[in-house]
Amino acid sequence: MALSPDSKNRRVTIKDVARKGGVSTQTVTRAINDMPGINIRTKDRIRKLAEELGYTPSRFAKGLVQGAGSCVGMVVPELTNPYFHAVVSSVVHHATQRGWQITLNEYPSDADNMMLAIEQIAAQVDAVIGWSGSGLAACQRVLGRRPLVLLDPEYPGAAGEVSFDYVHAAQLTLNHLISQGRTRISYLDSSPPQGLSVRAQAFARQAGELGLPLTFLSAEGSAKGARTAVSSLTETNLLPDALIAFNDVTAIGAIKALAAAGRSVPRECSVIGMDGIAIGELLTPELTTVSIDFNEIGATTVQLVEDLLDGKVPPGAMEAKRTLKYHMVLRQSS
Amino acid sequence: MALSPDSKNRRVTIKDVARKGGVSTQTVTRAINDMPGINIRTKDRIRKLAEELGYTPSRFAKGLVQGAGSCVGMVVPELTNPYFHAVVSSVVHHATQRGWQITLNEYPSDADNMMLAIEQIAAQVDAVIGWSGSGLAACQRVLGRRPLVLLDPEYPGAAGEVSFDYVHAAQLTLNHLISQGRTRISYLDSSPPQGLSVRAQAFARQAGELGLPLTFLSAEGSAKGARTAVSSLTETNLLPDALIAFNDVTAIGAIKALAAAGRSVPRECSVIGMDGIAIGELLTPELTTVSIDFNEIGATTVQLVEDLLDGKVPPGAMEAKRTLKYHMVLRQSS
DNA sequence: GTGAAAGCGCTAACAA
DNA sequence: TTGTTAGCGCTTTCAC
Repeated sequence: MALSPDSKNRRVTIKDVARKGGVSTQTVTRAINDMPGINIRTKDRIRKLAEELGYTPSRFAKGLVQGAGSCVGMVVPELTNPYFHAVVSSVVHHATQRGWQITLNEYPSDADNMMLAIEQIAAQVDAVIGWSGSGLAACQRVLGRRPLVLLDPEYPGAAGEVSFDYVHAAQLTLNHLISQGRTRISYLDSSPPQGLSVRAQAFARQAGELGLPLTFLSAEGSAKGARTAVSSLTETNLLPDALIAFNDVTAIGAIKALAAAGRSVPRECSVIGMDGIAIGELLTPELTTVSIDFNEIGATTVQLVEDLLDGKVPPGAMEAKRTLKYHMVLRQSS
Repeated sequence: MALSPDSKNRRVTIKDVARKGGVSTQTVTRAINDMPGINIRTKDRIRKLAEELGYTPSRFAKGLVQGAGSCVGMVVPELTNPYFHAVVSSVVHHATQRGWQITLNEYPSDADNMMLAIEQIAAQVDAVIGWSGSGLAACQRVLGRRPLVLLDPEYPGAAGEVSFDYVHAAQLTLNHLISQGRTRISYLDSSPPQGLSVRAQAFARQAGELGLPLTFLSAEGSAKGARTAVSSLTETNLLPDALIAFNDVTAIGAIKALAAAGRSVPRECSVIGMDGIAIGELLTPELTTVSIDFNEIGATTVQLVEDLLDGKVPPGAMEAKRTLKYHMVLRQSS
């Protein structure tokens, strides 16, 4: 019943158990960890005693002596977003196979304060995986030697980077839309602080090369935001005949808005998402999307962290920059 | 450049830095941790040296001396399922506010081996949150004193339990369907190993009390599984006029199947999901569902873990069993 | 401003 | 079978 022998709620240590049991700490270790070389009766007695006293081995002491698998912090802007979720799942999957731990942290994406989240976990992790806008240098400073691997980085400079080939994605989508005979194409982006985002620029460039006019819309980066933005568009005569959304969630919002306005998708307006999250398939109409292989994201990211941790790849080196390609998934919405 | 001073890849410790810097380990600590009482020039010099040597403080040694927030393992059967994802998000959210760490682990749900996942992390966590069918006793044994909190437990016996009030959910859904004049209602469950699942039993009982015939269907617990099951149903004349799915993902699969068979939802067949995951709103038709408050799940679970860890609530006690209620979210599918 | 000593809680190696 | 010693890497006194 009692949680600790003294009234102070000091942690119960192996010594407490040893003392109360009239044995050495060594014997307690042997009992607790099922090690050989201990009388079964002593073992039972000590285990029972430990249980009574409420003894739990300190993970720190244990780790200090025996070591442990790597522990990687994952710092995510919006955990409720299915895209981030898909990446987390994949990373966890691959990390688990290596016996690593992934510790998850969330920060409000509006406040761009990945830093605060990193500060919170820095002391207890060996590396950090995150997404980031600004404040990169400060984050690396907090982490010291521990590598920071950024996914879809906006600015260069992290120890490791996993990027997406937006130029290739633009080729895939634009060529597809051209083949469909679409002429008034818009790219629907989340509102960047200023100018065009990296991905929007890739689309702009690619459209330029194809001699295709491409307009840009911006919406708050959620289904609701896209819905609002596209709704107001449907009231005008300026509705494009194809919409490329910067992610699937936004594409879904756009489709909802078009449906609500009685516009047929894809007949009147083709909609293409980006990401390839699982729910795209469950929608009506099913979502056409340029998809990234989430399993590959996890595999690549975890491998990169491992290489960095092992010193096989120096932080910031060319080999620490890895790029993933999209592929087209044709379904109903385009 | 060099990762470690010796050719052995032994970890670089504070002593190495101290020795190479011709100072004591204290001075290194002060430099690294920005502590007062150190000459600024010494600090710079040591920091630079530490950087060169590739020194990173051991999280174990640091934790041992200074302590750290709790670390809770979360062990999930299918991370790709949006339901589990929503719960994880909420738990992480509430845990982060307390300065805790959540470390995520996945295990293949078919192999019901939560145990293996727990064994992998047991030594490095203070508590575990999970879902479980069987093997509960073995899991608790591995964890020793560390509390195991089960969500939606099938069998009692964990240190803490967060359950869902299926009877109440059954009342809500059945009454709603009765008010709609539905008479041929089916409950679509995932296939349990034998007999009816706990939740199905609650629905059976409630239907009995209302004098309502309720039939049971079972499908593999995924959208695809539900789709297959309902598809084969639409070919018969036995199609019910209302379908209650044990979760939203399954409901979505059912809706897809009905749409594909040209059956109108909700006119010909009403569909109600359970969970209230976010995408329900984005579907066409939008999903009617008995919803659980995910924020509440996280808040309740984390609070329970805290109470258990603090010893405020003894493991297995009545106060360690908490039950959450559903609420009806009426949208288009019913 | 700096260093020496002690100790956090545990386990590996060696004695008894 | 059991106990003793030493040490993991760090920080906290406290002395200089």
